[in-house]
Amino acid sequence: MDKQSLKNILQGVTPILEDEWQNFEQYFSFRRLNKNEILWKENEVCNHLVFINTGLIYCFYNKDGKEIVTNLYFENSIFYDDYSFIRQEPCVLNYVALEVTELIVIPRIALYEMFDKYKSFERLGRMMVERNHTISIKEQLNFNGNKAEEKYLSLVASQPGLIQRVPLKIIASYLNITPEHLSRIRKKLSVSQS
Amino acid sequence: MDKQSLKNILQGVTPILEDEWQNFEQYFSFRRLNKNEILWKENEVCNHLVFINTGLIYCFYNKDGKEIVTNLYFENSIFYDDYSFIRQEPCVLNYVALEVTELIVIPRIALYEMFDKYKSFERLGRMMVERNHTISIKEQLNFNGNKAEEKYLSLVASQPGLIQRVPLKIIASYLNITPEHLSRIRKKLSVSQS
DNA sequence: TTTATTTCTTAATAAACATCAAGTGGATTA
DNA sequence: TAATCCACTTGATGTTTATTAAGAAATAAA
Repeated sequence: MDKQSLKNILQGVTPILEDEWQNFEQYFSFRRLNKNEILWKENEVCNHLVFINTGLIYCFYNKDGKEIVTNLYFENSIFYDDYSFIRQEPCVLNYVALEVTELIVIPRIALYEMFDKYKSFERLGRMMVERNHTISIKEQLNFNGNKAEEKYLSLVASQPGLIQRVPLKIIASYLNITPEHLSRIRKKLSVSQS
Repeated sequence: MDKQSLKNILQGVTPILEDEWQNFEQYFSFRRLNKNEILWKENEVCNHLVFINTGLIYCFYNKDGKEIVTNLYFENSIFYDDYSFIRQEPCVLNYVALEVTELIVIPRIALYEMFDKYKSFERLGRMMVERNHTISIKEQLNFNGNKAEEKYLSLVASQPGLIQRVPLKIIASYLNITPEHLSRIRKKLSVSQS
């Protein structure tokens, strides 16, 4: 299992000493999800952070019997359920693998021990949240005030593998439109291209 | 000027020692904005954090000549331009006072010095970002997948003073609808109530 | 106070998007 | 192989929301 890519990402945020890393690594476990396998379910409290080595996870909540997709996580993503992990309240969201997915799993407790033990990790913790936060703010800005077609184009541009790997209905829900409408948008775009 | 409310908020997140606080206070300055006065403009890099003692600030960006409102900050809010402050890139957003507004202003540099000097402040920094992030995530969830009327009701419920203090067109833009449409929603709601 | 100016409302029309219903094609299973 | 299922497409129709334009009501300026 490839711990190195995780290390690289963290190093890119702030430096980590070798003994800190070795200490941290002890807490890792690994998990392989099949297609459509559930990672976390709503109403659970999220007590783990994961790193996606390979694969793809989406998350959604239920609104009047419909699944509303709120996020997509590709390989090299580090994430948890932000609200539940930080506030220790039950998840609203469900997390499901769209492909066979390989994960590094790190217990929340382990992370907080690292924060206590090393100032550098406390900083890493801050900077990782800052990073997540700015990314999510930017995504919001790209969506806000735009029509469905613009949102779709902006999403496709930011995630090249998206169309091949994510079913239309998941993308549609993520964009807050119906599958039928997205299908028509695609048709319109393909016509205007040729 | 009331530094105590700021202190209370921070203490609510994680404990601060008296000498840490006194050190921190040295960096404070104070600013009073008139109605419609600009706090920060787009293309500037945001190098300050502010605390709103009294008043109200909104922010927006320009899209095809229209102002698109993305945030509202009421008294007791602590904020900066997330993207610009953290990544030190130019702001996309403009920040303007909707009322006479009194602020505590803290330079970014000062904050980062506090982070270096005190582990407790590094933690405070992390927890403040976590707090901001979870709040923004929750707001997104309240909006996502909802029609304009539901979004309006959810917003009004979360901010009681809103209707009296924020002009309709600002609220409409924040909800991503036209002022005309919000006006009709209000009419419909007032009719169905009586 | 009177005049501007802005904010809000209302109506008619148009665009964006949803819903319902049916059909196609590919993949999975019996 | 046929039957079943699922993802996607297409069309007809309805709802939501935007646009344009005009007028009323509130605010600010003269």
